[in-house]
Parts: sequence; structure tokens; C-alpha cells
Amino acid sequence: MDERYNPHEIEPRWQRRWEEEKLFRVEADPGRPKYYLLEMFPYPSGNIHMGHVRNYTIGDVVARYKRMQGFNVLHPMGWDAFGMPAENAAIANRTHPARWTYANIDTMRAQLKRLGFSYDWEREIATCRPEYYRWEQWLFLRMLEKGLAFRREAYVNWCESCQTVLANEQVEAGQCWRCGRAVRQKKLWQWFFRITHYAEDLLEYCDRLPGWPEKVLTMQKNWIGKSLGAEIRFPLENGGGEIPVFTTRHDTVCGATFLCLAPEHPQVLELSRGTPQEAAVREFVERISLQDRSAKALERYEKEGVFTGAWCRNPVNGRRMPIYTANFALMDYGTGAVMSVPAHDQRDFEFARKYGLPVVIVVQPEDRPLSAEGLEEAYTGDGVLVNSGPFDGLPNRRAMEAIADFLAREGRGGRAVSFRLRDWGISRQRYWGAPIPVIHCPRCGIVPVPEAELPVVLPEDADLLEGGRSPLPELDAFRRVPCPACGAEDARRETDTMDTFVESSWYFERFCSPDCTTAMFDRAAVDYWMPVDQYIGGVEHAILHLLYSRFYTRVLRDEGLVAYKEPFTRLLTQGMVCHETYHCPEHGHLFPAEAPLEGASRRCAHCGREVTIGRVEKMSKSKKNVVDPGALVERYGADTTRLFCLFAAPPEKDLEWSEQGVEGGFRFLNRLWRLAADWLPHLQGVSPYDGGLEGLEEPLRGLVRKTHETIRKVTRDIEERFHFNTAISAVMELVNTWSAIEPGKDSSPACRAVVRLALETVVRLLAPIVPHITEEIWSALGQEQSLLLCRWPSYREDAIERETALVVLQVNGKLRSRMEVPAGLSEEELRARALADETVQKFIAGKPVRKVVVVGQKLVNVVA
RNA sequence: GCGAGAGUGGCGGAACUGGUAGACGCACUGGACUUAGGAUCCAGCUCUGGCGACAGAAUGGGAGUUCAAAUCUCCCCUCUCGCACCA
Repeated sequence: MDERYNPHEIEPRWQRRWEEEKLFRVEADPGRPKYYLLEMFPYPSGNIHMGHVRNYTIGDVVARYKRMQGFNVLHPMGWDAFGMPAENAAIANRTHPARWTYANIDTMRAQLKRLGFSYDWEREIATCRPEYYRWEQWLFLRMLEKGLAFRREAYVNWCESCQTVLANEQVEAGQCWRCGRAVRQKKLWQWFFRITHYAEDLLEYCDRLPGWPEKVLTMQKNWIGKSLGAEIRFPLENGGGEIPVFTTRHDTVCGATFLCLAPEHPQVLELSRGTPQEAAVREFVERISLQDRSAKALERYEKEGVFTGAWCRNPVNGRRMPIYTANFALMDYGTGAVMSVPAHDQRDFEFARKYGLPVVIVVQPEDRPLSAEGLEEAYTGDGVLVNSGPFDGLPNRRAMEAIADFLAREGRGGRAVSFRLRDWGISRQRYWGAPIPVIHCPRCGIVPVPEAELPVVLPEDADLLEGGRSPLPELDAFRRVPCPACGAEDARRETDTMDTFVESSWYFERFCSPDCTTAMFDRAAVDYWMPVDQYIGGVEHAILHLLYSRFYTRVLRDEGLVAYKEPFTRLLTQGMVCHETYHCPEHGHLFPAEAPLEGASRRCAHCGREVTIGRVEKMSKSKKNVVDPGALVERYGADTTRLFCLFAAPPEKDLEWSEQGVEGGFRFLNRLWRLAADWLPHLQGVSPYDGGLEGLEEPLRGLVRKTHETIRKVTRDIEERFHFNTAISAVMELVNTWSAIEPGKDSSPACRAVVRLALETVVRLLAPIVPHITEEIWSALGQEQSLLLCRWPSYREDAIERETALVVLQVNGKLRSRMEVPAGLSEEELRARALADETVQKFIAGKPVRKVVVVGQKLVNVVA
């Protein structure tokens, strides 16, 4: 072994060997227990960033660890390759999205390989390839047949700069999740997946996913947003018809004094027609629909509305109620109409006060009686019904039941459930996506592309148009097709493409049989590998990707294609990678390298001015607080990079990047290397010590014990909670203990055997974390087989037992002394020894001992 | 506003079911080796008082339960994340 630790020489060498010997390749093997470890596949944006490195390092450690535990581990990698950045880049660089994407994939694959991740590269997939998306199109047709895919005209979230529609899940605080531009409402014909069909099931199963973080499940539950309530239909005063309303407070129905319809509600314009209000309503509706979402969010407390000119009757007490249209009523939720009870709902209250509408109290709290005139805010608590005719005197909770029954009897409504979850809009007016396989025929309507004609290949010779518009609608070669049903020449192919979240909703199944040409996947392979045992990725996908995948899996199941309902048994959401931000008064945000440390402060490398050190924030290009993994690997190697990612914080927490911390990791590996090199000449041909503690003297005895204790600790830390940081520190402790023994000083066979055991253990425990340096030391020890094929070490109980115990002595709960006693003393014995202790005596100072608490072999507390 | 989570040395972070607070690492200080070292090795390192043994205080703040609280309960403060007119 070389004297110097040189990662740049050893790392590529081992990577080559792993690849040549195909050590990462796996096959389904029903005779062996499987473990499917998956990390969220990346969008091929051009370069691997620190977030990827962290995510994939965590995954790689688990994959390698499980492999050493004897599992048949599936650990694949691929590319979420469709999407808008490719189009933007294509325009900016005058290239084609496909060329840009494939070039990025090549770069990023090389970067991943350089980090030594144990992927089975023969299973690599890119979702933009027709062999992949043809099966997505195939399933789309099945969904179409079943009504799970459908088309309707709807108000959709429209992003002007992306020139496309966004799903509700893709709108964050009124802004586009991708570019940040304010989203506005636009009415368009769109394709949807009926995810609401599974709302109840998706919600229910949230409680059957014990391996998922509580936080993610809570987010999903809130997103699905089930509420129990009632539907109440309000008959219109003039002529027929009624307006259905969803409410969770049907107990307050007698306090409803007016109705509010969403401005987009189909009946709004109809109701106002011919009334003096017609013009005012039209103007209001127009104004509100032009408002974008963020403007609406900002004006959240500015309630406004207009009387439509129409009236309805309260179906319970017959009260005559004006119908308004109001900006706070959402077409998206419930029925798009609200019964307004100003006394018991804050929004309705504000609205009523603004427009001078009546307030009627129907729920009286027991402690303080309310009056309609004196009311300063809505009362939303419980109480007893008043002003409610036959329901007066009922506690409001019970009144809910009674009123629901009443409504059902009268044919005016009844119990109802409402979900917040909307159907998933999957149409994108984009080019770089999977084509939706249907044809519009003027005679036959929507005609599915015949299965034999799949895939509908995205034409790769198209050039993008100015503003990023999709070329597909103008590409006759693509768009003009004869109708498959009637042969009409003037049929037109659908030019919308699918949301890229569709591709990522089933890629984990495709990994099981990536080359399958006859179906989405090979059933036997999926039966063996799926579901994913451990999924790892960022929390940012807590709703979008994870909910869509759960939905898609249900579709596959109902199609009889898979046997399970949930795709991911365990989920780990890793924290973000953060870094300090640097800001120069003249040059703005600076990269870490542009703000070198000078003593305690930092100066701008361009102008020498002092740099303000900002808060620690998520690494982002715009703030320039990024560290390039490539540069890091070049400087320290892959092992150091991996080590620091794992050591700096437990995986679920945010990681604060620190140059000095990386340096520390590098130092540890150097130290391990040197120690190994120093000992190696003494360990040739020596077998590792395999006994218990008998017959060993200190310090060897201590080292053997520490070795076995470390195996136990590291195994638990990885197995139970993926706490690699504490696992690594345990190994560091073992190395510290070992390094106290000087090489060559004690040449006894026992010493050599014990040290060999310690070294081999360190190497095996660190193998999943820093695979290259450990392989190198392992082979220098004379081992011919790769560490990858080596089993995870196990510990001996009889090497961990201690013959003495350290017992802590407290007086009145305060630590006063300690004593070393032979292991296995009785409580009586411990109590006696504790009371006899000099320091304890001093602190009880003659006071009577009231109580003595003995805790195991660890602690005695004397209460005096 | 609603929901979830988190506050521990100069810093990142340890502390299993309440039982030695600060493992491990970084930074810092002193020393050794050295032409030199930002290399390596040894020692120290929560705060206050004391030469010292030692004593006192301390896990965001305040109360409480307990022989014993970073850990459990209640109130308050701060921060992060998610949802955001959801009827």
C-alpha cells in the first residue's frame, strides 16, 4: 500500500473494477430475499448538484449495507427526461431539446459514476424515449376507456411565461412552481385524470403507511382535505331551479341570510339577466376573472361582491334570501356556492357588515349570550340552537344530525362529503413531453389511437417557436391524420402533451424490467421486486409526485397489472443542503470561492470590500451559495464527499455545508490510511482474533470489547434509523482506541490478531460509506474478493459483557460521586456500597436517609 | 389565521424506553516534532468563582409532575416548513 492516501488514483481504479466485474448487476431471484432501494431520479438539468449527492449517497449506503446483509438489492437509476427546461435551453442555445437532454444525461451519468454509486446501470431508463412513453400512452387509453382519463372545459391555472397549464399542486402561493410568475385563470379544454375517484382510498391508506414520515402524511391528508357536512338545495324564488350548497355547518342553516356564488359559477350571469343588476354583475365577474391568483391571495381580506338581482328561499325556515356573487366563493370547492351565516362565520360576517346584510344568531353559547347588534366577530363555537323553529334548544352538534335528516326527508339535501382534492389536469401545451394518444375527428369526436399504432412518437425534427410555444399544433406532418374510426381526412391529432409527473408515476415499476417490449413491465419481475422497500428523496415532492404515484399505482392495480396498492413501503425525506450566503455591496451575491476568509471576516475577491455574511439558506444558483460537487471530488475525492454528507447531520435534517467540516472528513480518511499502512507489515498472514475476552490483557481486551461494541452500535444506527452521523462517530471512536496501540511495539500473535480484527471491522463497517478506500485497504490485507461480496460483521455478546460496572452516585438527585463495582451486584449490595461512599457520607452529613433509589447497575440516588 | 416540527457549548451535532448533559467532529488555545508548516502527534476546551481539590449555574423563558427532566404536562417567546378565503 502506498504511503500516501491518493483518492484520485484508487477511486477510478475501483470503479473500473466494479464495472468490469459487473458487481452492481442484479437479477430477480425468487430464492433470495429482495430489497428495492430507490432514490428519486433526477431531471437531467446539466450537472449533479449537492442535493443529488446527498440524496444518492444516503441511498447508496443503504443499498450497499443491505447487500452486505445478504439481500438481493435492486438499486437503479434513470432520468426524468421530459420537461420545460430542455425547451428553454434549446431556445437559448439554438439546439434541440433532445440533443440537450441526451448530452446532459451523459455528463450527469459520468458524474454519478465518479461518486462510486452502486447502480445497476444496465437498467438505466430515460422517460423521453418512445420505448418508455409508449406504455404510458397505452395506459392512458385504458384509462380513457374506463373514464379515468377525460376531457372537459375548465378554468385552469395558466402560466403566461411557461405558456402552459399547471395543476393545482403546481401552483405555490399563486405562483408557478417552476418560474415564479403569477398564475391566472383561463378557460380551456383540458385532459384530466380522475384522481378524485380514489380520494377516499388515498386518504384512508395514509394511516396504513407506518414507514412514512408523519409530516408527509399530514400534508397529503390536508391536501386531500375531506370534510363531512351536508348539501342543502336552496330553491330559487322566481321560476324553477335551485342552488345546491355544501356546508359543514348545517346546524346554522336558519341563520343563513344570503347566498354567495363564485364569480365563475355557471348560474351567476343567468340569474342576473334582465335585472337591474345585470351590468354590475357582468362587470364584476369580468374583473375578478382577470385577477390572477396572487392578487387574489393578497386581497384575501378584501371581501367584495355584488347582488345578482335574484332571490332564493331558505328550505328550512322559508326566509327570503338575496343571492350575491362574491370573490371569496371558490368555484373549485364544494358546489361553488356558499350559504352565508354571518353570525357564525367570519367571512360571512365581514361581508354582511360591509353590505348591510342581516345577522341572525342561531347558536347561543352557554356562558355569554350573544346579540346580533353587539356582535363584533362571528361566533364559531358550540352552543344551543335559537331562532331555529323546531330545532330550538338542541345542542348544535345534535342539531346537525336532526337538520341533515330533515333535509333528506324534505328532498332538499342531506349528509354530504366534500374533498379539497381536484382532478389532476395533465394537459400541457408544451412540445417536450409525451403526446396524448388521441385523435379529434369532426364526425366521431375523440378517437383513441389504435393500440397497434403506439407509440405516438414525438417528432424530433420540430423546431421550437418564438416565446417557447409548442410547434406541434403547426406541424402538419404530426397533426394531420385520418380518423382511425371513419377514415375522415380532416381529423386532427391531439397536440397537448402529458404532464411530466405522469412519467415519474411509474418509473419504479419500469426499473424492474426496463427492456420489456411487450408491456409496461414484466409481471413476474414486478411481483418479485415491488413495492419499493425504501424510497428516498426531497420533501418538496411530499404532495405532487408521491400522491400522483399512489394514484397511478391504484389505477394499475384496478387494471389488474399489479397486486399491491401502495408503491413505497418506507419513505425517507432528506433535508436540504444549505450554506451561508455572501453579499458584496458592489458585486451582489458571491460564490463561496469569491469571498475568501481573512481572519474572522470575508472579503470580496473582486473589490476587496468586506462581505456581509448572510443567513444559512438552501443552496441555490440565484444566491450563489453553492458548492460544486465536481470541484469537491476533484479536490478530496468521492469518499470524502460522501463521508461529509453523512457525517454533518442525520439525513432527515438540513445539512449545513462547511468547508472545514469536509477538511475534517478528509483528515479522518488520511488518518485511517496511515494507521492501516503502519500496521500492514505486522498483519500479513495473520487471522483476525475471533474469541471473547478471556485471556486477554489490557489494552487488547479493551480494543476487542470496543470493536464488538462498535459493530453493535453501527448496525443499530443504520438499521433502525439511518443515523449515519452517529455510526461514523462510533467508528471514529474505535479508530481512536485502536490508534493508542503502537505498531510493532507488541509483536505477540495476540496483539496482531486483535489489531487485525479491529482493522477489518473498521473497513467492513465503513465499506458502504466510503467504498473506495475500504476496498483498497481490504485488498492490501490480502483479501482477493471485493468487499462488496463480503458479509456485514456481527458481534459477540461475550465480548461486550463487562466485569465491572460504573455506578453513578447521586445525593438528592445531584451527581456527587462514582464507584467502580463488580458486575452483577444485588440492589441491596449497591445500596450499601453507595451509603458507605465517603463523598456520599459527606453530603448527607448525618441527615436521616429517607429513601434510596437504585437504577440497574448504573445509578444510586440517596435522598436525605 | 390553521396545521406540523424544532430551539442543547464559539459551530455542526450526541444523549436508547426520564437516570453521568455536551459522544464524534470543526474552530480555538498551549506544547512536541520541524528550515518552515495551513502536515502530523500530545494536552486543554460549557459558563462563573478558586492556584487547586472543589463548589455553584446551565439544554429558548416561566411554572408543574418526579427520588431524578434536554426528555413528560401546561403557559409564553423565537424560528423553520406546509396550507392559505376549503364554506
